[in-house]
Formats: sequence, structure tokens, C-alpha cells
Amino acid sequence: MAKKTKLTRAEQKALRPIQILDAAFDEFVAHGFSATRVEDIADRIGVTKGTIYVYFPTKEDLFSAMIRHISLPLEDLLREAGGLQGSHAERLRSFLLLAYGGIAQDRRSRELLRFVISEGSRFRQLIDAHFAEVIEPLLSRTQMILDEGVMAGEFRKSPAANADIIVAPILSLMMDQLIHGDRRIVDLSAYVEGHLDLVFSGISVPKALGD
Amino acid sequence: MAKKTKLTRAEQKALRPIQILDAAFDEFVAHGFSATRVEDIADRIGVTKGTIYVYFPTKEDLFSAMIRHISLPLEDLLREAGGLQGSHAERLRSFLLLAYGGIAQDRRSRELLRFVISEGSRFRQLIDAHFAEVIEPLLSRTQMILDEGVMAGEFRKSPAANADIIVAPILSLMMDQLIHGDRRIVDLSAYVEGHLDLVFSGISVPKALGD
Amino acid sequence: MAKKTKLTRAEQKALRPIQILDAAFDEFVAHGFSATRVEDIADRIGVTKGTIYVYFPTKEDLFSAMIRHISLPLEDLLREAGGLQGSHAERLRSFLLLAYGGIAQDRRSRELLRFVISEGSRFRQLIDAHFAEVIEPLLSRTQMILDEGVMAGEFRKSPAANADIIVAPILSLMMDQLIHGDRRIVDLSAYVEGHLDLVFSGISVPKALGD
Amino acid sequence: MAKKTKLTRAEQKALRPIQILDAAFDEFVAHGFSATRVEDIADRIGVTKGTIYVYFPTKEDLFSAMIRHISLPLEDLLREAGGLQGSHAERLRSFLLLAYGGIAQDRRSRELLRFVISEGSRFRQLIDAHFAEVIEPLLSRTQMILDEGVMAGEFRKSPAANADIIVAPILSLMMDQLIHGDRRIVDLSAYVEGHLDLVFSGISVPKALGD
DNA sequence: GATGAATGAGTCTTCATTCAT
DNA sequence: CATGAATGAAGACTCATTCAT
Repeated sequence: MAKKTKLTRAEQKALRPIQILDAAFDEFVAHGFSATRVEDIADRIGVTKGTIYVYFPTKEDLFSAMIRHISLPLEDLLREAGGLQGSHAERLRSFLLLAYGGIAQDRRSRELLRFVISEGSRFRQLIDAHFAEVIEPLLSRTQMILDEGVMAGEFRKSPAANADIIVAPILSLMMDQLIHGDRRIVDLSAYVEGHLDLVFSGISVPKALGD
Repeated sequence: MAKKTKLTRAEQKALRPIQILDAAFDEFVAHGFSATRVEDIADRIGVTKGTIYVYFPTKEDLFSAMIRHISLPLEDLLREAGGLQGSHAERLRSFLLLAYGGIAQDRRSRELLRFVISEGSRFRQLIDAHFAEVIEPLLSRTQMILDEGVMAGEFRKSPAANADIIVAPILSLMMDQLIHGDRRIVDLSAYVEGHLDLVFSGISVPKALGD
Repeated sequence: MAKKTKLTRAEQKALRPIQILDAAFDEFVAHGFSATRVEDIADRIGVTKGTIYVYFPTKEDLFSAMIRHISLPLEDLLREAGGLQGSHAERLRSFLLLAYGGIAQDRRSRELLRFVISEGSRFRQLIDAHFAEVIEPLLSRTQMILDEGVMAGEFRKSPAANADIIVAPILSLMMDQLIHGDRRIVDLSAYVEGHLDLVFSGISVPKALGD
Repeated sequence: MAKKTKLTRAEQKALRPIQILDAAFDEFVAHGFSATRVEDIADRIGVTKGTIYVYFPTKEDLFSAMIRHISLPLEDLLREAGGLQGSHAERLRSFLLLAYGGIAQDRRSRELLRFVISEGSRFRQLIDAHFAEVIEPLLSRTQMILDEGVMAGEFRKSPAANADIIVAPILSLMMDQLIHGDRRIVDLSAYVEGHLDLVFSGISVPKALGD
């Protein structure tokens, strides 16, 4: 049952690239692509520079592989969102909560966004891939629920039934955490509650009763 | 009437640093701090490397000066927001529109946000300065209007009366434009309209009438 | 029996720093600290600039290491001077001859003196280290023999029994060779003979006999 | 009677090069030729770099001119030594004292020696000029007195009657002061007394009386 | 596979020198 | 004369990449 040293050489070999990618993630997050030294990535896992080059031919390839590495888990989460039940409001609420948990609060998703912003001009495909795999699914699923809710008469047919607007607080929170890390602690539950409250009610005092 | 070569030396001297800072802005925006070559900044305005160093002792100093350079105009805009008139809803609407025009749609403000995200770990003070000079004023003014509106009975005393949430679509739009530039053209007026509609009404069909 | 390429990697690695330090010595001697180019040091041993920096982080560190490198052998020689035999005059004579052979005629000791004079203001510790490790031992051992000789009645108790004065011709010769190299060939044996003759007899005609 | 501002423009003009040379002396002394910046020399007298180049075409020319500048006064002193009176011992004593006062204790002569040692390989003529104008006259005059003293039966015809040896303590003192400046204060009068005592008597106890 | 010595292209920075004002 | 903005050649230092062991 002992886990340590139990790894066969084949397992070891399969593990190495993942170790490297994890270390690369940390270094690239901390310093960005240009300012990250391959040697620092190597140091992080106790190997030498040369070892990195055994697995990845260039620093750019390593970066791209790292991006792919941290992008993978996300797909699962979005798929999971398929089978939501209940009214449209309930489905929207559930979906947004899922997005908070799976995206905004997931460090990898967050840092991926940082890479898109800071390295997007060097790695053009980053932008398209991120949009296609993260943003677009998020928006289209949101928009789908909104449209269905409108058709069902549950939501107003209004300019506010716009996915970009509805998910904005989620992206905004990601950015805030990207910038401030743990230094500016936002009250997360109040934030989410405020978001949902706004979505479903707006801030104005209901006029209907009095009129 | 000829403008060229008409500048006195004193004028030239006063102009040069601004030229440099503008060129630096463009290069740093395009490549980030580390990947920007001082020589490229110089080339952009037709001088040589050495000239840059006549005005700025190091690349880091140049970067910091550039940040200060692009941060200045913002202060005016926020001050301008002081004298808004009308109901609280009108004041909030006006303030948000002002923020769209002055911040989200201002290229410098937008790119400043990029620097905060991509170079914040290298230039720590960037984060604090940006928060203190841009984010915090934006949030506190918004919160003030919200609080007053609640006290005046114009807004619901609700979790949605939360500045972070209310301004999120503005920041989210900035980020979107930062990432996609002109490639993903969002319908700006629909976006703003959707934002304001959400803020003041939410998306739910009013229940009072039907009940 | 072939010597070349016969070195193991470990031997190479142990040798390289010494090669570099020897080459650095030659270049620094020829041009001084500031005017020496790291690349020239590298060229001298057929490697590239980068290799130097594998072993020494900065030019200053290389210089300091070079100084330590050439300073080491001296310690042995001074220790050797401990077991001198004979009358005090004989011991003084032997010690001075030892100093001529081990210091004045040793190229490294000589050039070390040049570095002290020319780079002392940049490398303050050079001065103190040189004094503590070369000059002071030389002077204190000389003074010890002089003092003992005086107590033994072998030397006059006079102002001339002053180590600074007694060893001056040795230092003066070093300086001369530093300046003129091989261009002004001083008759070394006449010089040494003159020095010892002066020390033990002065230049005046003995008065006692004639009076 | 006011000295200040009384200078005509012509006098001002004549003064400027001397100011520059004096400032250059201080900077070159402190940092050596290579590490001295022309701008620092200019700063020292409150002018700008360009001004230096009005008077001296290159840094090397400035250095050479500075050497000539500080070498001038020395010639006078040596000439002064011509008319010494008294016995040969008295003349030698007077000459050595003159050398102490005029050379060893003259800052310019001392620093000139530093330049010879540290910049001699870059400015070859420095070595020859220094030897011809300082060292050789010192040695030849000393040797002349020694030779005449031997011929007059006043000095022993011995290996010690060697100018190199006799003046060595003077040069050695210069070197010591060059290295230690004011940090190692040698008792100058004891030093000179010791030197002269050695020269005229050696350190051995006179044997003549007892034998 | 892993190493780490070596490379060399690249970048920041310095500074002697020029020249229009 | 004096200035000081501008130059550009040079040099310290870095680091992605290679390759023999």
C-alpha cells in the first residue's frame, strides 16, 4: 500500500512532464512568460535545466503545453452544467453558482485569464482558445437559459437578458482576485448574493404595488 | 507658419520626455515590460537608445514614469462626477455612463488595467496606486449614491445595492476589450442599455401585477 | 600518455576556475581592473564570455578571487622564515635574502603590490589584506630580529634599527621592477649586496681605527 | 584690491585650463584613467562636459596634459639642490632631506608615481618621462655625491655606496603613503632619522674600538 | 533519462565625443 | 566660450539552448 517509491520507472517517466508543467505554471504566473527563467522552473522540482529540454523543445512549447495542462479540467465542469433542473430562474441561479465555484474560484482558471490578458499578444491562439473553451460556453449557456426563460414568460424580454451583463460580476471577481490575491478579501457570499439579487430583482423599489 | 523645426530648444526639451513616454506606452502595451526593448522605444520616435537614458535612468524608471504619465488624465474625470443632479437613479445612471465614457472607453485606462494584471507582481505599487486612484474612487462614489438612494427610499435595501456588483459590467467590458481589442466588437449601446436595465429592474418579470 | 582530452569532467571542472584566474591575472596586470574586458580573459583560454560567468558572478568577484588566488602562495614562504639559525646578523641576512627571493622576485607578489596601489581605492579591502598578510609580517619579523639583536648587543640601539628602513630597499626594488619590468635591468646581486652592506656597515669610513 | 571678479576675461580664459587640470588630477587620482568620467571632472568645477572638450580634444590628451601639469614644479626643486655646501656627508644628508621634503612629501610627486605604476602600460611615455625627470636625476645626483665622497676618502668604497640603495627608503615611504594615505601614520622624523642613521652608520655595533 | 558545462545572441547601460545653438 | 541634447560604439551580464558524458 505504500505509495512512495512504489512508482515504476514508467510511472516516474510519466510523472516528470506533469511536475514540470506544474512548476512552469507557478513560475509563469509569478513572472510572466519573458521574465520566467527555465532554470527557475527546473530548480522548483530539483532538476537541472537540461531536464526540461528533454521534455519540451523550447520555452514557448513549454508555455503552450502548460496552458493546455491547466485548461483541461475546465471542460468537465462545463459539461456538468448540462443537466440542471427546475424553473429557469433556478437553472440560472444554479448555473451561476456553478460558474463561481468552477471558474472564478478555481485558481487555474483565474490565472489562465491572466495569461490571456498578459501574453495574448505573444500567443495569439491563447485568446481564441480561451474564448472558445471558456468564455463562449459560459456565455452561450447563460444566454440559452435567458432566452428560454423569456420564451417561458419567466424573464422579462428586456435588454437586461444579456449574457454578457449577467455573467460580468463573475469575470469581474476573477479579475479582482487576480490583482489582489488574498490581500483584498471580498466577502464572497455577500458578493454572490448581491449578484443574484441584482439579476433577479434589480435595485429599484418595486413600483407595481403602489401603482 | 511652418511647424517643423520651429520649436525652440526649450520646447524640444520639454517635449522629448512626453514623446518617449508615449512611445514607451505603445511598446509596453504591445510586449509587456520584460519583452520590450528600450531600443524599440527609441526607434519609434527616431532617436537612439542613448537618448532614452538621457531622460530615464533605467528601463524600470521609464516604465514607472510611463504609468504615471497615463494615470494623470483620469483624476480629472472622477472629479467631474461630483456635481451630478437629479434623483438617485438619475445620478447613478449618469455616473455609470460617465464611467463608461471616461474609463472603460479610454484606451489608457484600459491598458493601465492590463499593466496592473500583468506587471503587478513586478511593480507592486502599481496595484495599490491603481486601486487607490481608480477602483476605490469608482466604488466609493457608486456606493455613496446607492446608500443615499436606499435612505431616500428610492432603492431597495438589498444585497444588490453593492457597488462591486453594480460596476462589475464596466470592468468586465474593459477586460473584454483588453483581450479582444477590435476583433470582438460588442454592441456597446446594447451593452450599456442592458447594464442599466439590469441595475434598475433585474431580469425577472414583475410579480406584483400578476399576483 | 596523451595529456590532452585525457581529463575527466571532474578534473576539467576543477581546472577551469584556475585557468580563468590565471588568465584574469594576466589581463588585469596588463590593463587594470576597469580597462580589462571580461571577453579578453575568456579569449585567453579559448572559451567565451559566458563561461567566465559560469564561475564568477561579476567582474568584481572575479577580480577579488584572482587576488585571493595569487595571494595564497605567499603565506608558505613567510612561515618558512620561522626556523632561521645563527647570529642575529646571520638571521637578518637570511631573512632579507628570503624576502628578496620570495617576495621581490616573485611576480605575483609584485603585481599584487601594483593592484594595491592602482585598485586600492576601488577595492578597499585589498589594502588592509595586503598590509596584514604581506607588509606587516615582513615588518614585524624584521623588527623582532632587530630588537633581539639589540638586546643581544649585536646591533646598535639606534634609530637605524627600524624595520621600515631596513626593508625599504626590498620594496623599492619591487616597485622598480613593477615600473620597468625587464627594460631597466638592475644588477640584482650588486643591489642585494649593497643593501646588506649598508645595513650592516653604513657608508661612512670607520672612524675608530684612524682616530 | 579686491581679488575676486577682478579677473579680466583673458585671465578667466587662461585660468580655465588650469582649473580643469586640477580637477582632472583629483579625479584621476581617485579612480584611475579608465574609471574616471569626463563628466565628473566637469562637475567638480561646475561646468559641463562640453567645456572640457573646448580645451582638450580627448580624455587621453587631458590625462597627458594633467601629467605635464603636475610634473612641472618638480624641476625647480631638483635645480635647487645644486648649490649644497659642506662635507660630502653633509651634502648627502642635505640632499636626502631635500628629497624628502620635495618629493616624498609632495602630494603631486607621490600621485605621479601612482600614475606611473597604474597607467604606465597604457601611457608608455609616462614611464620614460618619470624616470628621466624624477628618478634619474635623483639617482645621479645621489651617486655623484657618493662617488665624490668615496674619492675624498669620506665614504667607504663599498657596495653600499649605491644610489639605488641609499634613496630606497624615500621611494618606499612614497609608496607607503600612496597606499595608506593618512590611515597609517608613520612617524616621519623617526623614519628620516633612522634612514640617515643607517646610511651613515649601519646597524652593527662598531668593532674597531674593542678589537 | 539526466546532467551541467559551454555557448553566443541579445539586452541593458555607460560614456567619450560631437555639434547646433 | 559654454552648453547639453544626442549619438553610437562598447562592455557587463543574462539566459535559452546544445551536447558530450
